[in-house]
Amino acid sequence: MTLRLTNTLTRRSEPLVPLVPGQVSIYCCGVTVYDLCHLGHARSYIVWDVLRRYLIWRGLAVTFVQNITDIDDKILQRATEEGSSMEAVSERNISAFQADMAALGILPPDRMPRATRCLDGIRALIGELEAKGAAYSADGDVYFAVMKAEGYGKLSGRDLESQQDNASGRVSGAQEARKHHPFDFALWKGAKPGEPSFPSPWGLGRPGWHIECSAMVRAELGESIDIHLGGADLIFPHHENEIAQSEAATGKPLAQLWLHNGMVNVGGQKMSKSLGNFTTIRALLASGVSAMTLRLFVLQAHYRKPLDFGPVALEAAATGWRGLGAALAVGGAAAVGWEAGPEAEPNFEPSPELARQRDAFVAALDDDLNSSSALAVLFELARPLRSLANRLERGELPSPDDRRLEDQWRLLVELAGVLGLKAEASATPAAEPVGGPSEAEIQALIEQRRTAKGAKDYASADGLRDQLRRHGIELIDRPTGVTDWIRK
RNA sequence: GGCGGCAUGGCCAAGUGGUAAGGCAGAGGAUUGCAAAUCCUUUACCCCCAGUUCGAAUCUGGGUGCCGCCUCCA
Repeated sequence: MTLRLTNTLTRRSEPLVPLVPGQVSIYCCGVTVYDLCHLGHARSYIVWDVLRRYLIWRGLAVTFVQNITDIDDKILQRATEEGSSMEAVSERNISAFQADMAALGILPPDRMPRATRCLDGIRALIGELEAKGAAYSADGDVYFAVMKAEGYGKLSGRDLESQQDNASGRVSGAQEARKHHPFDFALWKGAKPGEPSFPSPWGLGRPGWHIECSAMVRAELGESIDIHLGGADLIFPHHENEIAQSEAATGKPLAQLWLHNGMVNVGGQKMSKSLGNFTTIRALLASGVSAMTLRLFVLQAHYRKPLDFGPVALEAAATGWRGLGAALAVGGAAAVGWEAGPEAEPNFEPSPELARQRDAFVAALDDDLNSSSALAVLFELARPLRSLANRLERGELPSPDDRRLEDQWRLLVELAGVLGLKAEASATPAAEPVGGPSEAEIQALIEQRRTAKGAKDYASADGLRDQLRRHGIELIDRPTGVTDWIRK
């Protein structure tokens, strides 16, 4: 079996056959750092994180490059609004981006080039395109000539002829008027007064959006790479233009496989900054949703399909994760004290049944990264382990039969790790609201209730429990006689 | 208008020709003084119509509905 992925370029599922056997070069379109990242970004990067982890797990040497666009109109606009500089806005959001990705358990890219630090490559590429007649300059701007590009539109299925009528309606303004064709796009934008700018053979200015990716791919990974990643909203025009630029310059295919993730929707509509219906990653995490819950939420759907975000779906994921997390954590319980081997090198020979589950997991991911099916395997592996976790919680000791679950647990930990799912160190109850009863008060009430229960005065006991419940405190009577509590 | 995608149980979601994974919710059971939590069991003929086939959720044609892209966007 080999991994097959749906290639946007051909609209078909194709096997991954690395250009260099054993190695996979991946370029992932990153963020424009004008603001905080939201769940749309989270989904995209979680999904690609799983792709990367899976390839590594399968023994491939992956080089993962993800860019940062740190020069762009929106960053400039933000800087103007807040009276700071483009650098200040960029730096702040890059830090936030990295912190958010780390909080989500996403592996950092091997290299993370920034547009402002790749200007030599960008200028060189524009120069080549101009020399080849693929680009033209006009009043300090440089544009790419789409009519001269072989196969323009092949990624997005667009045909220049049939688009023209529609597009012509948009030609307006000075910049549009300079273009030879409405679909021509800027490689270099001449600086307007007061804007940050960089020197170039065409005068002071800054790079267009698309050109940085073409330049970075070439600088970091070479003229042709294995996989190019991004959100489905980047197919046109961004990736279409990247292909046009790179292939006009090199004459070689930019990437073998183009993968695009579906959008996160809210109430059936795409989550986006412009619609204002977004939730930032940090706001969600701060609200008490764990990174693992979010990951489970994302991976329960296939990566190419739209994913509807809402409180109900999120709650379902949280409940699901509670079970899976409990199974993952059971091996570390003092009573069993199992140890997981290193994620990347399984150190055990699975039984035929476990081997079957493992194969099912692999087959699922091999089939265009079907994480939903892969999760089904995880839940099945987890079931007896959850049962064990529950028995341990009730104070039972593991039976000799439970020893047989050790391998199952190891397999679960290993496979869950491929999806980036890991037991959390501890379920930290969020530091809590002011105004509620203090811990000592709670303990005192629990003690009162214990006494009432001892006297079989259940009316009083239940009254005390209800009283605490009104403060969001849930009591849990353990079989051992101890009463624990949690804030809900 | 052009291009692309999607429609599966109460909700989410796999499944691309051989008789419907998994999660959440619900129901029944175990446990509990009662709860909570937990564990076990259990719940579908797959948007509509026509066709191909021994056989279709899965293929073909038509219809209906929804979404994305065509401007910055993960």
